[in-house]
Amino acid sequence: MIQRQQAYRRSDPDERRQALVEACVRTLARLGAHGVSVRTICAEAGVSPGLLRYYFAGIDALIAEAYRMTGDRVAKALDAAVLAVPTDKADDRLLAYLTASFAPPITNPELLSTWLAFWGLTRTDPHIAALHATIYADYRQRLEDLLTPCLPKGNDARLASIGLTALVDGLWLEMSLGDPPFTPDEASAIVKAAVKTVCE
Amino acid sequence: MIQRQQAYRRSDPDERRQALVEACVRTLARLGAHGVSVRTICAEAGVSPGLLRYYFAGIDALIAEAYRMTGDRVAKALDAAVLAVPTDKADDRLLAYLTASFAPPITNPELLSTWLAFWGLTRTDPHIAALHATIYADYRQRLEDLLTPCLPKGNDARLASIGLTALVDGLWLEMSLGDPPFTPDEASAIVKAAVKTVCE
DNA sequence: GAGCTTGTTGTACGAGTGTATAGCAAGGTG
DNA sequence: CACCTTGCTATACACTCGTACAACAAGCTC
Repeated sequence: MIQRQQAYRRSDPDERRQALVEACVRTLARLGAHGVSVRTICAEAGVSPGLLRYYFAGIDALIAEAYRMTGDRVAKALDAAVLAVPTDKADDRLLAYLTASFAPPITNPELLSTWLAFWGLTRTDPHIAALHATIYADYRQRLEDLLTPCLPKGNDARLASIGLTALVDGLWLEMSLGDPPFTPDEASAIVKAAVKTVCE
Repeated sequence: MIQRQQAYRRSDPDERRQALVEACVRTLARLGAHGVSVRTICAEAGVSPGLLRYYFAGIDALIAEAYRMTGDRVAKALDAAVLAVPTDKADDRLLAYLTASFAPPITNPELLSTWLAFWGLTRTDPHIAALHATIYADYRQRLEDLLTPCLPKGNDARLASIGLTALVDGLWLEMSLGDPPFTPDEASAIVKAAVKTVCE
């Protein structure tokens, strides 16, 4: 069969791969988990549907890659917030790390859609479940490192970091689901109070 | 065209309707959000695919109904935990309400799948979003009622209930996602400590 | 320019999707 | 028993899904 192909330009393989991952994240944000398909992602990337399977084993592999990238991006954003603290007081740095979740780029509809899609896969895909475990373990480890210098001896850093992680996650989730009954500043104040009681 | 129908027995309309809602929840638990379809739900209910549209306007309406029912069931379970407290000390009742989320029937893979499916729809379906808002508002209102007698004058009951809700939600989520780095008892201990610092 | 590699397209396939609807039967009423 | 209502089944329709693959062109090498 004769088929006439549309003009196109070749891309660097690494760039094209990355473009597909970012198109996946954008599609997740735009259409939600239901709207993500090979065709919608490739349309978002401005690319033919067949190309996805040239770079990825399947759509699940692409989604896993998007998960990894998003996790990295979040971790970097939180670290950047810590580095932006002018003083080197340990509790300022800790607080900056925690409250960064209530400001862009973490407060972001894209992120919720992405996370929901991943959480939905956690139950069925062991690969995604492992990814989830490491992402959260990393977050908590980083938090524990920041927390330890602030903590009086005898206080359990592990339990404290679990609690603070849950608090921030819960607030972030409620904010991301939309129309929350509190402001970002109030969320920060709640976390600040929690840190204060833990650290004394 | 001649079609031979399989033998069946009629059911009370209310019962059949309820059976479909529960089949929806079970399917959500068994296959996750991806596996939910008209056919899988009706197969789970032991019923022909066409029957869903006899009782519901569409599959989204059934899912919304499942959301409402699950929310009711959770609220009732939490209330039951409060009623089971032998003493009538206000902080015992408060703590029972909060820590009930870390024991069956709230700690339950079904619930996570159900909630994830609903959260995923929140962005696109305003009806589901409204449902979400009222369910969470009810939870926080109930919590505020339990919290107020424990709180010293001048403490903000609203912010406190927002924070405690987020803490419990975050812990519950992490537990439900599987393989959490803490035990249910540790989760309860964290919440107990948080309540203590809020109430004094 | 010819030839080769490989990034990219277009399309086809089978399975699954939500919905619509014609026809049938269960269980009551006369 | 005949009749009617209505719960229920079976099937059809138009569509989307993920994947497979043959055809093709972009850009490099000789």
